Amino acid sequence: MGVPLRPLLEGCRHPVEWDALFGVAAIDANNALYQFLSIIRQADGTPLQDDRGRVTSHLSGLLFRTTYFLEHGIRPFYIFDGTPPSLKAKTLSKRREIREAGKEQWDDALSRGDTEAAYRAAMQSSKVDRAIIESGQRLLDALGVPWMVAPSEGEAQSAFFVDAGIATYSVSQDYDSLLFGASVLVRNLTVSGKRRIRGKSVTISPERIYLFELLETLGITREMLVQIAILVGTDFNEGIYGIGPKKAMKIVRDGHFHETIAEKAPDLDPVPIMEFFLSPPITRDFHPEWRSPDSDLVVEILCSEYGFSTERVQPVLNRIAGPPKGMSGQQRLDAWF
DNA sequence: CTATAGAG
DNA sequence: CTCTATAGA
Repeated sequence: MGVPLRPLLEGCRHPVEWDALFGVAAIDANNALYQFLSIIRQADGTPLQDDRGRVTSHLSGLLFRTTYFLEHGIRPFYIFDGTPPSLKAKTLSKRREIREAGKEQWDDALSRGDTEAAYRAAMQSSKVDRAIIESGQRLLDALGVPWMVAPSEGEAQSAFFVDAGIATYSVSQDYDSLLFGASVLVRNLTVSGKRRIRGKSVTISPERIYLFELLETLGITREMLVQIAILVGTDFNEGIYGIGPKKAMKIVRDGHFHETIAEKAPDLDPVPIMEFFLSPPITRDFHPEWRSPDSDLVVEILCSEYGFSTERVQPVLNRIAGPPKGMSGQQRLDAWF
């Protein structure tokens, strides 16, 4: 979900080429898995799955995108969500309701023969569950790509990595990492540059957002940005009815944040939310390390275990694996390991 | 989402 | 080469 701040980002979303994104990418793992899971489906909404019915959509997505990162000189580093703060309980139960409604609508649409509605409902029914997460982590291990589980929100941990210089930028479709203080956020980091929106294929390109520029453009501080977010709604509180990004910005600039909350949402205590964004739980003692991919293990997992075809997996591995030992010549990705 | 084939 | 359709598991 994330925070609806898009309208405030005009002029601060800079198109960026893949080749300009060298460095370490701190990737919001749950966000990435969710995207794969919701989008990689057949026309009727059925996800990719092996012969035992285990979902594999996310493994396909992870494999190809991670490979693409590596090929472009980007070192991917996946950050998973840890224990959600209790502030997030309402959002989580709301998401659960949406998923359950999605499941029912999916069945309905299928029985009506409406495949487009079925696909949309299936997307809504997506859940990044334990099995999805653990299989994804296992694939990353085999690919030699580091990952870690944040103490709390992954985007908060990503923001720390960026600001500590451990990562070059944060990767997510959501804007939350900006609120957590990430100085650089990259969105739309997909391989194809296309996305299906309401059935139509739309071209999208990677965009980079600098927090300092955003704040400077809006003439506000990060604290004020968080105040704006609280007014329009975050994962930790509902937005105030009738207040969108634009009104929120005026309120905050005029110094009427607390007064507005007292007046329009007296039950909302913004202090713990503010504190959570400004100094979230993070760990400082994790340092990512990259290894060469273990091609045999990747094939073992994807082909033997999940029924992927070797013809699809092997070429991908050949592109990211270093040349066989003893062979001279072109060094490939070894340069980074 | 990504890869691949086929069409333009 | 770019675009569109479709399979993948």
